[in-house]
Amino acid sequence: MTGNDPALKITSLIKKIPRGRVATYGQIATLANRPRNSRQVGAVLKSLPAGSGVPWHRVVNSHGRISDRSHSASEGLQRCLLESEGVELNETGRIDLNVFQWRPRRR
DNA sequence: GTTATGACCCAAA
DNA sequence: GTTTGGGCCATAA
Repeated sequence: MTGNDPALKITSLIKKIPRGRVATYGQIATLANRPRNSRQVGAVLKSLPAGSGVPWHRVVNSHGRISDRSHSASEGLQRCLLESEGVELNETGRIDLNVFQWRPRRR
């Protein structure tokens, strides 16, 4: 086996995100040993099959805002899922990364 | 094999 | 707060 699939690594990391916590694209990219591949994270998530077991809704951009994603109602869905997991949204519709950002190694 | 697009990030104005 | 420009590389055709 190749053992070097970027998408596999990215999905693997996202699967490790605990409930009630969120991670940024840049963070995932960095953890995947690709500090400049933040774009690919989104590309992989977009191509993710339904039911892949990847909580894509726990992934947000660096501003703590929901991804710009093209056409789709997933935006409202993502917010609903996050709130359902205990993540709180700011008045500006942003997440307080100071509190909800996932912190591996420390938890 | 090539081309085009993109669920991003950063810096500067 | 917004807009513009540059960079990175995987996915799809």
